[in-house]
Amino acid sequence: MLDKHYDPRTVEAGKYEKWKENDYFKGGRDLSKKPFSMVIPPPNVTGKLHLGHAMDTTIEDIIARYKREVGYDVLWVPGMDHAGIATQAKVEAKLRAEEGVSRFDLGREGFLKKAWEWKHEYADTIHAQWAKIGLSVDYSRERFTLDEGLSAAVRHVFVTLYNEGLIYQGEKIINWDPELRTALSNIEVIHRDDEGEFFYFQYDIVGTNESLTVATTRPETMFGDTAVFVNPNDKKYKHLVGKMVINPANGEEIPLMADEYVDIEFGTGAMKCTPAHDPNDFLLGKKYGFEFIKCIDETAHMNEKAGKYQGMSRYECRKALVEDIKAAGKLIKIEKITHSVGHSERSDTVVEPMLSKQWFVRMKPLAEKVLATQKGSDKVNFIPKRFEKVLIQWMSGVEDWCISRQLWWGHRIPAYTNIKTGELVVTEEAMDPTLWKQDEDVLDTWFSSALWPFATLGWPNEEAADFKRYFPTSVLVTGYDIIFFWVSRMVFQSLHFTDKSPFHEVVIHGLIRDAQGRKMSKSLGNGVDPIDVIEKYGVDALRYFITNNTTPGMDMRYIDEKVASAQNYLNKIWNACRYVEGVLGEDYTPRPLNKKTLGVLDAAIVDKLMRTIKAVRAEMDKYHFSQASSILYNFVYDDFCSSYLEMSKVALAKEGEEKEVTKDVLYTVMKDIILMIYPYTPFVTEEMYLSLPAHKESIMDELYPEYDRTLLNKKAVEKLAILEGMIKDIRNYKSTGGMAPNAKVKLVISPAEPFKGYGDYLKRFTFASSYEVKKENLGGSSFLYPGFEMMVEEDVDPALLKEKLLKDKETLSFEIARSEKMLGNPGFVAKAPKEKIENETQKLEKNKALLESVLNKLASL
RNA sequence: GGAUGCUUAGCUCAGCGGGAGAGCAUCGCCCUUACAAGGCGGGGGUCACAGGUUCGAAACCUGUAGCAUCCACCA
Repeated sequence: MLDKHYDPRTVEAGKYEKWKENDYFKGGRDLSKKPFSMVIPPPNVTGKLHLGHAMDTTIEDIIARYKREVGYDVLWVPGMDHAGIATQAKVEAKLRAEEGVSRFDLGREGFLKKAWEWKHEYADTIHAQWAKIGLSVDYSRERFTLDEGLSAAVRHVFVTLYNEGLIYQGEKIINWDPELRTALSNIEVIHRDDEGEFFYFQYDIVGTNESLTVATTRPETMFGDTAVFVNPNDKKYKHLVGKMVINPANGEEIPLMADEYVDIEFGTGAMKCTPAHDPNDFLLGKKYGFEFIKCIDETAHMNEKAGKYQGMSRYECRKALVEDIKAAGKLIKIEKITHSVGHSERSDTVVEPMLSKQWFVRMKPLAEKVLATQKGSDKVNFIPKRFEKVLIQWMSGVEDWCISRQLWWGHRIPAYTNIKTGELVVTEEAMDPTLWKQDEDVLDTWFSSALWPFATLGWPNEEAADFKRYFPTSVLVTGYDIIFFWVSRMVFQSLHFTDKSPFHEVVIHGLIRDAQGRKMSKSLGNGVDPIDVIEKYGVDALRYFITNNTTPGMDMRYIDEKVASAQNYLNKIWNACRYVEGVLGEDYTPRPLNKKTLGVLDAAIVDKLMRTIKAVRAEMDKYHFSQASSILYNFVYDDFCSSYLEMSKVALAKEGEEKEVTKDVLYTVMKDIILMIYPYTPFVTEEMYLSLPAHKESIMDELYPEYDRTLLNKKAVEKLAILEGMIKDIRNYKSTGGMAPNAKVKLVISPAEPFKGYGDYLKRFTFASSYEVKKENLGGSSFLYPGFEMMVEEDVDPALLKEKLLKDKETLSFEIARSEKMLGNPGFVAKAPKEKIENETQKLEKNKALLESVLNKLASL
């Protein structure tokens, strides 16, 4: 027997462990079933999981549990990501704080040992959180992006792409993070509008008295300047092109040149060129064969090229240099501007564009394959559709991917240089370290994540059982913020190496924000820890909240009251179940429903149950979880709890078959409700399920309710609707008349009950002290319904009744007018669907009849 | 400069071609034997604005305004 109050803590205890031990989460338990597979987006081993993870994984868990329930062999692969930069930064910070050492003090090997310790610690935390949330992942298949299998796959991919000419080493302008001291890819740079200054300097022209003005936001890069450019069509400067100008930073002479690239309208129309510290200037430098002069080092300090400014940080240098130029009289003016500045995603420092030798993936051929595939039948389907555009746009304009990182925590690049000859070899084999020196750098974390859906299934061994059975995966769930980082890269790697898209569908969700709609962040301190929420409301309430309040692709706010209301809802179901359980008794044996023995109210609730099953399944299949759960919510609250469950008390008070049938119906409906809510809230539904008679070992042994068309019964539903209408009228009548809801009334019906036992239900729901049926008309003070009337004796206030009749008259007239207008419209009759027209006609007739009796009644009052 | 999304009840949001919905808040009544973490009843919306398509538009199209977000090398 269930306790009176639903207590999440006791309900949740032990269930996860039991499921796990009994292998319910394991894929491949029944190979006769159709496979359905997913991979978890591997969380970073950098810390605790946040609400965003809870949302992402809850959606996946609902899918996994639902698919199992409808009969699939579900494999859901868990795992974690080593998260190169992020983890290394955290480990370094910890070492600094706790031991006062840097990674360089420990050396590569020593540092990696610490990093692995960190990994194990945080993996434990993450495992505990997964358990708490209830994720039904297959632990026997758990992977890590740095494990042996993934590492082998990474090497294989790197070497293959290298041999195909799709990976190359090159010297280009890359985004350099001077704090973490590593290269970054373009998408790891966050562009933000920052306040800055635009400095206008005077450049004297050698051999003339003339000068021109050049504007820059970055004076410190002037030590790397090799030219000044103007537009060849710019009349202001035409006569000066070809002359030398004096760089006011160091007094050096550099040429004034012309190139179409320069925008005449921007700034002064004259632009300084720093080929080693600006991507556009780099291109100009290449075009004109300039020297590439680096004047800023890896820590963003000035080097020897900066002369007396050497050793200053780029900002100190900027300040000092501007002062000096001003003192020399060459500063024209300083303007405030806001301009877009690149920041490192991880360290938030201003990224320094810098010439550097790095490894790159040649993106164009890979991207083209993606674009071609998206036009065919093997395309990846996005839910919602619009996100496909994000992928396509990015792929269309994508630049080569800088994949080398100057870190230690990651997959070391499998490139070796011969110590004697300098020969470069790229190979999967481990080379003799006495002869060959391996590249010091590691790969971008996303390089390994990109292989996740197939490498976790055993690839590159194409004969691996899991790979053969479960690849391509069925669906991927992830946030829109990592379509570039992850989704797109999985797609192109998968297409290149397996010839298939890695998943059929991608379900995109949004971000979870705080109650004010702000992004949750450490600096704002507005983050919500899912574990706190679970402590307070239980994990089922959190899961229900998350999935009932999210629309695919849209951001949502975390609102505490909504989690509370989710818990209330679960408490409601809990109590309904407690009631049903009490009614059934311990010796109840379930019987299948028999259409012939069902009473009118039984048939009506069963009809509604069937429609609910159908609608909920349809929404679940489309991954519209909030739609599905709100359909269910309405059924549970209105149709079951408020209506049928209350009405069942009448039949249960009797003895015999009617009572037994009612028990069967209560059992079936209750069980189906539990089975449908189960994917959302597995813990509480397991508890309720196990309290029902004739249960199996676990709710996970059950199948999803089936829609049975033969159990529909439109007439019963209509009869129920009239009964409910009458109940509502009486309640309303009491309320407006100032009577208490439970005030006693006497009821009379004429000329006959719509079905047997009608009056018992009316009595039960309206606190009637007596009830009778009369053949003759009831006179002035009665309520009217299609085919019969009802009177509340004694307490009736004619004025109130008249008010109600007038209101009825008004609504009916309005409805009739509406119907008549519709049906009188030749366009409607000609073009609307038949069913719609019939419906409308029936309504019109019914309303007309009712209106007539209302008018008669009013006249007789 | 491109692209996308949003604008619906006091608040947070669903709905996205056939009669305006939910949760919370609010007002009134009720400890009725599943549930007071509850029950019953009510109030509250020209669905941003302007055109158009349609028999029919909150929903589709076009434009306008405001607010978000993403992408982009303008020194």
